[in-house]
Amino acid sequence: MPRRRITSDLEELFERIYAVVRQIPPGRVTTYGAIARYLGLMHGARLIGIALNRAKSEIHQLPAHRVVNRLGYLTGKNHFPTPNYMANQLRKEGIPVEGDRVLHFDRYFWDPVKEL
DNA sequence: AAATTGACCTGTC
DNA sequence: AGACAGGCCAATT
Repeated sequence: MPRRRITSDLEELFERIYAVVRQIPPGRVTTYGAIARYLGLMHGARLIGIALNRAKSEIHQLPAHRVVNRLGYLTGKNHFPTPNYMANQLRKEGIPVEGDRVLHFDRYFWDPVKEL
């Protein structure tokens, strides 16, 4: 079981995360797990959340609203300026959101592993 | 300073 | 097929 740890150069890892997030095309979404896999962190999905959480207090302007969990739920909505911000942004890009969930998630899913 | 929490996911039972 | 356990690790308490 290749369990890879990247305890050193964490900042660099964050940068790589941000780089991926920045490349998510408008109108598409991806997941924490997909990003983690793409970076070789098989069980590191949580770390992505940590990185994004950090990013919001930095100057990084990231389309963080395009990152949802693997079921298409907007689990991060509470960390935005307002609880509706995330859903609003997505709708603005043409992604249907009902409640806390992206409809037809598989249709909008953008997987960095395949697409990058 | 130790323990808990959390923007999560994938095995295994 | 549904529940559980284990892994990741920074931030917060």
